[in-house]
Amino acid sequence: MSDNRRFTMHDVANRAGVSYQTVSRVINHHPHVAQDTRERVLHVIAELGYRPNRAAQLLAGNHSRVLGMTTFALNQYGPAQMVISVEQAAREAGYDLIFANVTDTALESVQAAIHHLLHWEVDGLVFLAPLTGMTPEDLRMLCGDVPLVQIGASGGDGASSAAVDQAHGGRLIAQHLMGLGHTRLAEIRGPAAWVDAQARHQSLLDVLAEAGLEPTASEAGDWTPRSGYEAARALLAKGAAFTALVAGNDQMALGALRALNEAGRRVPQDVSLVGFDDIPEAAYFDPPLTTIRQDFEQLGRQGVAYMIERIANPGAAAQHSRVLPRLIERTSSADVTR
Amino acid sequence: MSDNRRFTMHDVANRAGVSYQTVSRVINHHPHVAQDTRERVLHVIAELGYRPNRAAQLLAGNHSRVLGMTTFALNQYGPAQMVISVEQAAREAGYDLIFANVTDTALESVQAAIHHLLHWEVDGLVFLAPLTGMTPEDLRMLCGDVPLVQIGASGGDGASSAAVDQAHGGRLIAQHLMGLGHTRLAEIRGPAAWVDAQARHQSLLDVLAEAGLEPTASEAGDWTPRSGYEAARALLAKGAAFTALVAGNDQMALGALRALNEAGRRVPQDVSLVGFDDIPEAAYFDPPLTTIRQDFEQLGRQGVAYMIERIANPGAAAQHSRVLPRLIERTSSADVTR
DNA sequence: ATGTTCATTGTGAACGTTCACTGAAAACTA
DNA sequence: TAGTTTTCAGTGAACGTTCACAATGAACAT
Repeated sequence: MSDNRRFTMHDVANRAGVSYQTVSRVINHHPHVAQDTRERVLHVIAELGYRPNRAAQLLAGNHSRVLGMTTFALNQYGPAQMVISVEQAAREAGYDLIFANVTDTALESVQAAIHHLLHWEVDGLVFLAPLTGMTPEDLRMLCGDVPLVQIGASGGDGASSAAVDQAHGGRLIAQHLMGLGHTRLAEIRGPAAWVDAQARHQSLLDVLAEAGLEPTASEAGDWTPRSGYEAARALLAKGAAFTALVAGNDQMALGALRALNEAGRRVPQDVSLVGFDDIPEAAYFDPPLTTIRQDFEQLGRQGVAYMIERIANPGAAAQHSRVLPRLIERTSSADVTR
Repeated sequence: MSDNRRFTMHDVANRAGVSYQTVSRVINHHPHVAQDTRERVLHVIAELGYRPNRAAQLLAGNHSRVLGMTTFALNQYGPAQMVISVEQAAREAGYDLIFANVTDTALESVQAAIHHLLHWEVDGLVFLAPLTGMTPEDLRMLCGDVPLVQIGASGGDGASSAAVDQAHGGRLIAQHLMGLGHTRLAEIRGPAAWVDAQARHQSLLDVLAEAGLEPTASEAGDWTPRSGYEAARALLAKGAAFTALVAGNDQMALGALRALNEAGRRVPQDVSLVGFDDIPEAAYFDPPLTTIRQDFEQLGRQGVAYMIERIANPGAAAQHSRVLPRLIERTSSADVTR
């Protein structure tokens, strides 16, 4: 902590010739402060460059204007985008945001992160940890009665949530490919521990089943290009006969693309390839990748909006929104040729 | 804030039959606490699930065990990696980390972020905003005497720094390409406002100049694949004659790759292409991209280490480390053929 | 014995805010 | 006019910690 003592409320109060309480009122936009008094105080605040001490506010008040957010797998496109959009939305709503990173998939890691945030006396908790095996009920238990919003995964009764309708995404892909005449689809799934991966996988299965089909073959990856590459090689090695390949995200699609190339399978002539996410790179793959775009911006905004509502009105029921993803059709998918 | 009142130090003290001060001492690992007293207190702490209130600690203490970090362009690979590694290193050192995102390149934006962090009474400030136009002296002014560490950009006397030796990276690339016989190099630079982009550009110029060469042509992009695509098209449209193309990062290299393909210029037969960053995707481009790998992990770790040192020993001189990047040779670069 | 040090514990005050009251003046109401 | 409400401002006490200092007793040297 630095020597350069910051000004306190009392300094401002003295200079403005009012009591510290009045300064507090001005800061917190209380009504019942005379117009000229307010202006005088505001003027002194600007003059001194005074800004309230967050720690003291937090300690004394019964609301903190701080939101806590768990983060996870920030090196992944989706999570990173959500963090960015939540931070932006929170800032705009006048809330500070503090983060606690969840390092691994173990429950204790999630628990540690949440406890950590709780010790900051946050007004609300934005939960981003798109893993299965953590029910909304578990979360509620951990959080006590702190308002809770889940982002990127569906919530239960206890928590509001904003998520992408992954099932819809899977359906879009299945319908797109079947519409092109494909009946033999292979799949590179994301890690089983991720709800998104599960949802995409399941919806693909469902839609295929409705048409009396099932995937020719399926491998799991870990979201990385490398795992996509290896999964595709495994599929090829098994001799799986497929005319279309669905990857759980764009990065794995890239890896698969390379494996297909090496095996002499041309995309899209021999195999149609689709991904998930629409990362900025996807349009520049060779060929440009057909994929599913998800509006993470919207997710963050919606989640924070729910949070503000819950804080203002703790009794209200949880709200849930499902953002519909969009199919971005590029040239990695085409009519089946045989 | 929730109703579920957390336990306080006094609760622990009562249960353990000691004074609150003793509890405080146990928490802060003070010496001069009897072994059995310590154990008794620790036991009660565990039993009650007590964790100290951060706000109170922050307010009362003259150190906060909190580090502030400015963030910028989190959707970029480099910045995101640095945030991840700093958060990890800070956590391991027992420090909490709070972030303030810098939204645009304006000085006021940086200033706002720093002020914001200062109001949290942080023990130190990790500065990540790899933009030019912000001298270390400016920073010092803004921060008062709070220990300051710059990451990803070189610092001055006032602040320690951990950065990648970008000039070395540029040199590696230039030497690699000249070693392959290339003499006509074109370049797609990063945005001028970024120090990294500048440094890479300048070192390329320098090394070429030493060999009596200069770039055939040069365009600027904004790090996105799209901008790389457009820059490459611009180079081709100008009729620039080059056998090697240096991109400021891997994503722009990807865009350029696509533009070259569309123009019928094969990589590496007609044009050697090199990037910067070694993003996970780079190895799966077609062809796999020759690029420069930077150890961001190391950067974060080193930066936080400097920070800890500075906090412990405020008088000490600033330290600087330059991490040497490495050339990752893949197949996008080859002997010049004509 | 007697002072001197050292390990161990406790006490009161601070940190900078907000909250719950209280009071005075001004503005309505009857 | 008197009573009532409303606006505005101030006072004292929290919030949960750490800090500076004081106090106790044991160990040690003299």
